[in-house]
Amino acid sequence: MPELPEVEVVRRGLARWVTGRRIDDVEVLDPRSLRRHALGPEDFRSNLAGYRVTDVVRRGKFLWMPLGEPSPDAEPVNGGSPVALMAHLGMSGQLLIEDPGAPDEKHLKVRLSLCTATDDDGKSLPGELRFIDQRIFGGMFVTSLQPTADGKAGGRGSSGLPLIPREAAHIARDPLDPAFSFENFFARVRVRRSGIKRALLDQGLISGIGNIYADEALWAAKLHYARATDTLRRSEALRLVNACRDVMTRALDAGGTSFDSLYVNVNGASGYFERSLEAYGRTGRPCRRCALTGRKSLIRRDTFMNRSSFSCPRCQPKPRPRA
DNA sequence: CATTCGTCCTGATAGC
DNA sequence: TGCTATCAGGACGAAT
Repeated sequence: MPELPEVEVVRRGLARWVTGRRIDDVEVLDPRSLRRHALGPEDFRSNLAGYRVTDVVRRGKFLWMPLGEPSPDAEPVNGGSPVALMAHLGMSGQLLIEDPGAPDEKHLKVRLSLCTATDDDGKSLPGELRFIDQRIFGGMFVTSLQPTADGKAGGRGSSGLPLIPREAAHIARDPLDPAFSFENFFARVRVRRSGIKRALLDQGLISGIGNIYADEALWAAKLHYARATDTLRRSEALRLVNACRDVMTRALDAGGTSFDSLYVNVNGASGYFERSLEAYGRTGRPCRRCALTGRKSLIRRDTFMNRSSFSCPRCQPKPRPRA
């Protein structure tokens, strides 16, 4: 389940292996992965073939690769209306860099053939970028980038504003982004009438957090998932945001969280943060924090928002029903 | 208007 | 053995 750390691991891999390379050919094996590309697979192909990947940018869980003219030194395409290849991994999406000879994966959806290239040691780089997706919640599409008034990061337009695909313009900054504003987040949380986990999962409020890291951050901050947003104290919100930062930073350092082969980096390797999870998936096992003080409580699993929520009954007590 | 819910998907696994 | 039910969940449009 790719969340911020997993998507960022993929972004870094792509930046290393794909930046500067030209897309020579595009093969769409399953058009369902192009659902968000309204004009269809052939249009998708013609928008990519011949263009060069100039960068790899992330906003929340969205990734995009701005495209430049075939020549690396040429002016930007479309004179100020640049185009990008967007990707979202959804539940089970993978972006893999592979040799063309590697056997097709069972759920291979899109194959991008890249121009030949060599690394610093003169060794040739793998020639394909593949999009694989078992559950098809993810996808790819080509879109234009537009200047969006929202801090920094990402490519810059002539206006000095960051260039963001329209489809990601509503996505908030993530808590690891230098442009993330805690004051803005706290102000928006306080006026909501909802539960704190709902707020954490709302990508328009704070991005990059999914079910796993939401539960981990709530556990670390000792907050119950249903805690009313309009009663949240400033200190609690700060504790929570810092917990998000801490858990996602550690997960990033570990290469992400993998439960199986569904999440892998661009080279197919799994991360190993799963062993560090304190709440997610630990139903019936002891809360390690309580155990440290000699108390015993077992992680519970509740159904909430049509998904699982894991928490400690002792250090994350259920809040009183709102007045 | 803000908030919540249903839907899209496939495969692993449990239970009978 | 082979069937069905359940679970996993990000994002978005629909419903409340």
